[in-house]
Amino acid sequence: MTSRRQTIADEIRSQIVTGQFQAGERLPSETSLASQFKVSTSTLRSALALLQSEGLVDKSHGKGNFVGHSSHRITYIGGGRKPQADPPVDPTLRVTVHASRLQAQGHLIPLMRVPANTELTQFVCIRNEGPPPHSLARIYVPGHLSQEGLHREQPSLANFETGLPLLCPPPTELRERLTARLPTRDEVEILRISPTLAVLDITRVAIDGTGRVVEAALLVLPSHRSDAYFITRPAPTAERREG
Amino acid sequence: MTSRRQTIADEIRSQIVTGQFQAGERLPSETSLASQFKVSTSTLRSALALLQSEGLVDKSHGKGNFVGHSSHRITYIGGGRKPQADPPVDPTLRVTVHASRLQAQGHLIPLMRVPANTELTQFVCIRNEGPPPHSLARIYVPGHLSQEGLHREQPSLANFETGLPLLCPPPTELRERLTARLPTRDEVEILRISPTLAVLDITRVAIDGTGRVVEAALLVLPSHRSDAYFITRPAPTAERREG
DNA sequence: GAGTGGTCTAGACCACGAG
DNA sequence: TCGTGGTCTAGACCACTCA
Repeated sequence: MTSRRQTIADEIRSQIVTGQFQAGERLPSETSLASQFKVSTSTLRSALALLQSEGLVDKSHGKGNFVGHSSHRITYIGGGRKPQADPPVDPTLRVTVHASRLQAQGHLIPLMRVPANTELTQFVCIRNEGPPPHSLARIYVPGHLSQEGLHREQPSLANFETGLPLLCPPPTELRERLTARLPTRDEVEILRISPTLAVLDITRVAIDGTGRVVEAALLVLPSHRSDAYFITRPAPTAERREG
Repeated sequence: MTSRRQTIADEIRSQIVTGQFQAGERLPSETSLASQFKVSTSTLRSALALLQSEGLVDKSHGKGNFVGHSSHRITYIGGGRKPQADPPVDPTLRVTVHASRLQAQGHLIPLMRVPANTELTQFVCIRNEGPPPHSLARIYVPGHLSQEGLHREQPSLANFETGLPLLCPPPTELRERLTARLPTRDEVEILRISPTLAVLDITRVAIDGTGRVVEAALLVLPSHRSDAYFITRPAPTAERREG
C-alpha cells in the first residue's frame, strides 16, 4: 500500500518537472489543492513537505507555495577549501556577526579540548541572501588565540566563500561531522524555516600541529536548500598496487 | 510564543537526560502521554519526532517508543578513509548485495560522465546490524571496469569499514555531496524508517587520473542514527605564513 | 479585511508485534 | 486478540502578508 501523501507528492512533482507549473510560479492554495485531491489539508501539507525537502517547493507563510528555484541552493565546501569556480555572488549577501566572550561549559569542553571555564570567544554569524536567512554559524575560538588574532580574524570571518567562515591560519587538521536533525526553536526563528523540516548540522573542528583546537564551528543549514561538498585526493602515498 | 510540541519535547528530553527514563526503557504509550500532557496524539507524535531526530527516542511500530541507545549510530567516513580506531564490529552485521547490469539513463549519465545507454554495473547493498536495516547503497561502476575488476571488487565491497563499501583501487579524486531530504517510498520500506524523518543523502563519485568516473555511489542513511565524518589535513603547500 | 500557510484537536481506521 | 504506533479526516483557531 502506498500513502496518499506520496501519490499526491508524485503527482505535483511531475507537474513541476514537466513544466505545467513554472519555476517561481505560485501553486494553488493548500485548501484548493486539498479539495482537488480530495484529502484533508494535513495530508496535503505533508505531501508538500516532501517536495519542499527536495527543493522543488518553497513555502512562504501568508504568501503561498512556490515552485522552487533549484539554483538558490547553499553549498558548503568541506575540507577548508575555497570553491574553484567562483560562485555567483549574490549582491544581497549580508552577514551579521556578533562577537562575545564566554567560559567553556557543557559540550564546548570536549569540543574545544579545554578545561571547564576556559575563556572562549564566540562569534554568531547569520548569513542573509535575500529576505530569508540562509545559515547560522556559531564559532568558538580559544581566548588566548582571539587576543592575538582577533583583529586578523575579523576580515577572515567576513571572507565567506560560500557564506560560511573559514580560518585565517590554515590548521593542520580539520574534522567535520555532519548529521541531520530537526531544528531547535531558536533555529526555526532565526532561519525562518519550518520546524518539521530537517537542518544540516555541521560541526567543524580545526586542530593545529600541537593537537590544540584553534577553532570549533557549529553550522546549521536548512536542508531543503543546502548541499555540502567534499573533494579529496587520496594521498598517493606508497599505496600497494596490484600489478 | 513557543509551540506545544517544543515544550513537550523539552519536558520528555529532560526526563531522559536526567535518567528518569533509562536507556532502552519503553516510554508510556503515545495515547497515555498525550492525555498526560493534555494534547492530541498528533501533537504528541510531532514532539516525539523531534526527539527521534536527535537520536533520543527509537520508535517501533506495534511495540512502542524506546529511549534510544545513542551508541547505535552509524558513522560514515568520508574521504575514502578507513576509521583509525577499529569500530565495535557488530557480530550481527549482515550485508546483502545485489548486482545487476543496466544502461546509463537519466541522472546517471552526468553522474558517471558517460554517454546514454553506456553499460553499467549496479550493486544494491543493504546493510543490517540487528533487525532494522541501517543503510542503503546503490553503487555504479562502468561496464568496462566491472569486466576486469568485478571479481576483485566483490571482496572489496564486502570490506565495509562502516558498512559502506569502499573502492579497491584508490582513485585520484573523491567527490562527495551530502544533503538531507525526506525518504522516498522505497527507502521507507527498505530502511523501515518513518516517512516523516529525513535521511542523509550522500553521493560519492570516484575519479581516476584521466578524469573518468570509476565509481558512483548513492548512499542513504537514516539521519536520526547517522553521522558523516570528514578528516582532512590541508596540504602544507607553500602557504603564506605570517612571521 | 481577505487570503494565505501553521498549529492543534478529537477522533476514525489501518498496520504491526507479541502473546 | 489486544495494545501499540501510523495515516488520515474535518474541522477550529492563530499568524503572516498584502492590498
